[in-house]
Amino acid sequence: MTEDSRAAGAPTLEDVAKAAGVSRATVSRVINGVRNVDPVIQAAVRDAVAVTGYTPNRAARSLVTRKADSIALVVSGAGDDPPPVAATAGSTASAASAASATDSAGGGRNGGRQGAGFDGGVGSFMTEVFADPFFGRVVTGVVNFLRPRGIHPVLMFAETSLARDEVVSYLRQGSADGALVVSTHAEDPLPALITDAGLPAVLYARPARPVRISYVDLAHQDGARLAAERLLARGCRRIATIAGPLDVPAGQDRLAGFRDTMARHGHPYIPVAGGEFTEESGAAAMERLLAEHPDLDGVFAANDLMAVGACQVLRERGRRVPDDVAVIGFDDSRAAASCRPPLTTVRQPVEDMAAEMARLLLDRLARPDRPVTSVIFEPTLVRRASA
Amino acid sequence: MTEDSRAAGAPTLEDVAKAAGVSRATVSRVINGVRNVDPVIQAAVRDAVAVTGYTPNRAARSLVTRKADSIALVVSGAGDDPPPVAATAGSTASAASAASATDSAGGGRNGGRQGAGFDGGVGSFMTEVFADPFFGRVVTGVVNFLRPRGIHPVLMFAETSLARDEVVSYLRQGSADGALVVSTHAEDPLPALITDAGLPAVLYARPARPVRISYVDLAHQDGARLAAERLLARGCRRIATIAGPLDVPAGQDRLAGFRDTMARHGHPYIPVAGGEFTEESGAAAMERLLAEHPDLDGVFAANDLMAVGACQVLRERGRRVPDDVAVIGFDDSRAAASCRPPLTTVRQPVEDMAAEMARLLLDRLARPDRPVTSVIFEPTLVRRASA
DNA sequence: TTGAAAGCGCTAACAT
DNA sequence: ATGTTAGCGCTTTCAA
Repeated sequence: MTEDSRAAGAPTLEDVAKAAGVSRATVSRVINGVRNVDPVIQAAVRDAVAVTGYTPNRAARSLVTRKADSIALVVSGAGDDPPPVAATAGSTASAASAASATDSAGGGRNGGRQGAGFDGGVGSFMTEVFADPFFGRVVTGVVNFLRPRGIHPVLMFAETSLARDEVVSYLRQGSADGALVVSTHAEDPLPALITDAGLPAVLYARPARPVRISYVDLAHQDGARLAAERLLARGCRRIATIAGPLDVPAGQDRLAGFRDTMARHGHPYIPVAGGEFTEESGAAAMERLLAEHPDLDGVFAANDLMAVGACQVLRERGRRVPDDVAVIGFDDSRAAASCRPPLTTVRQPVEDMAAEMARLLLDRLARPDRPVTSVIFEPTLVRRASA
Repeated sequence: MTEDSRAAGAPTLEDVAKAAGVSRATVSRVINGVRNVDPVIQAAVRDAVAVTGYTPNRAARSLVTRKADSIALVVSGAGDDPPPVAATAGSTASAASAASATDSAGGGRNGGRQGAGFDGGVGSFMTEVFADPFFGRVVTGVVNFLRPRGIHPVLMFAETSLARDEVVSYLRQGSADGALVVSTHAEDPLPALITDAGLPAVLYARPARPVRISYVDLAHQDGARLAAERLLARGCRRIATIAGPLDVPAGQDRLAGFRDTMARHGHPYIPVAGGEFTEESGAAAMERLLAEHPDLDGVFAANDLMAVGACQVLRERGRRVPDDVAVIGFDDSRAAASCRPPLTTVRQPVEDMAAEMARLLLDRLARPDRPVTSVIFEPTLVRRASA
């Protein structure tokens, strides 16, 4: 009963109007929940809608409302060259190098076709992105907020100059009303491109160079303070830290916050080893730290992945965690909970932050006049076994 | 020069036509690359486009062409209840239980707002999805194929009956021209819902109950055969297997293929322990196997995650891999390469298969009359250290 | 080869 | 409270 008219073109407002014995406008009002419609007529219209199996045509609606009811979720990289070890605000590509995914043909058997020919070039950026727990959390938060509002994100990757232009043009076409941008690199040119084009967007994490654009971020320094205080409260006295990349704000802030707090508590000089937010780099940093300071009793790693690497090295070197050396991570990603021992860590509420990003964007779309706003979230300490 | 007209409404075909001194129709022809346009006029039009900063309005175009130039990428679950341990064609949620992500408020500081309020209910399904390397590979393959064609996937999750209806209605509205569906559960009702509505879709993996719909799949039995032959060729004689869930075709086929090959080579009775495609279940299965058959010298696990779990147990029980016990996995996911020792495994070319899915859908959209086609890919053996 | 004109399905004044 | 009407920006016959 609802499908019969499909073949001869989907039912339109006109069809419904005819069936209900009213005008198109009235049907439109009912469908869009505009007041001033007689309850009786409303019922009649709803019946007609059911009978005809009517579904509003989105293109037609968008054409007149001038909104797509759609937003883009953009994962953005750096330059045109293969992106260097990527670095997100508080998370990044995991250690797993992952098969390059370029081999294996897969001869089509049934359909008599060949494999679609996967080109590994584009894949590597995406492989890195998906290897990190961070991305999934962002999507979770965004979808969670958007779905109840009937909108679904369009997934885009912008790791090359061409891809960035495509994002801008996608938005300019009105295919999406705005963009949620997650940058994996400090010098990402995309935010500027978007705002220069006068398009609405919200970023995850403050951009490295100032751009007049809304963003959501974490009070990284406060998080580092939490970690420092926990280590101190635990009685640790020979404390070191594994820092993240210092060209990204999150890396800088976590280090600065940690140092400040330690200094304030009488520890002005803290051994620092640099890492790249990966498990491997965390392990390597831990090795260096241990070589120079064999008597360490506490370590703060600027993210969980590095903390996991550190824990492995500590165990291999015969240190018990947390008895001999306490370890604190950052992010509270999946890696923290599955670490042996489970990681005490500074929680970054990525899902909430991502949802807030979506909310800021929708707010902005609703009232474009209002000034850009950003929101900074407070981290919390999650106590598990490692400290 | 390209931005000036934005404020007063984006430039339209009319504007370009005026600037070029031709008609709208001609501009349209040039833009859509229709032949029969004087080269001189073509140039003039292109100039006018550049000068005005024109971008075609997608809604207007869609309205007349009746295509959205967009497709939905749907990750589909099972019923309305919290999905049971999910199971994909050859992959599934990893062992990591992941923080429930419901705590931590994150008081807005800058914008004076509260956190967006993440509701953990919807998140758990997505958390499982992202914990699995499989999903990222699918997205990689799909985006890789679609992006050069100017189309970007809309990401949707369909783990409840409501969400499934939304997917169908999204498609019916013409918001997307078709769907790429990845099911995480055998009894998924979505494929039937979609085809019943007469909407174009392609599935990853053959549906558990027959539905008249295109899909892409792997010759799982052949893959299992490859694993069996490798174990035999290596000289293993006391061989067991860790099977996946038997309610999903991939689980069944991998077990059947392995058994058949072993039987054909004179090993009619193979010890089997059941797993759930997770690392933990793989470890548990290995324990059981070892308890009953301490003299095992070869194991085939129906996916990499379980193989990783098995390797861990073997090491803990003092068996060297591969010297004492050879291990073969399935999928060639990230987990395989990062396993200690690196896993010999049966490769499922997920990226290629996902790209082929997209290709099948686009083909179908281009010529709706043509019959549904499916493509079965051949697995290959990837030899690493574990066997 | 180009232009004129119709119309895709919908919303939003404006009239009633 | 409801109907009439005028487009939104584009593609596409149909004429010229």
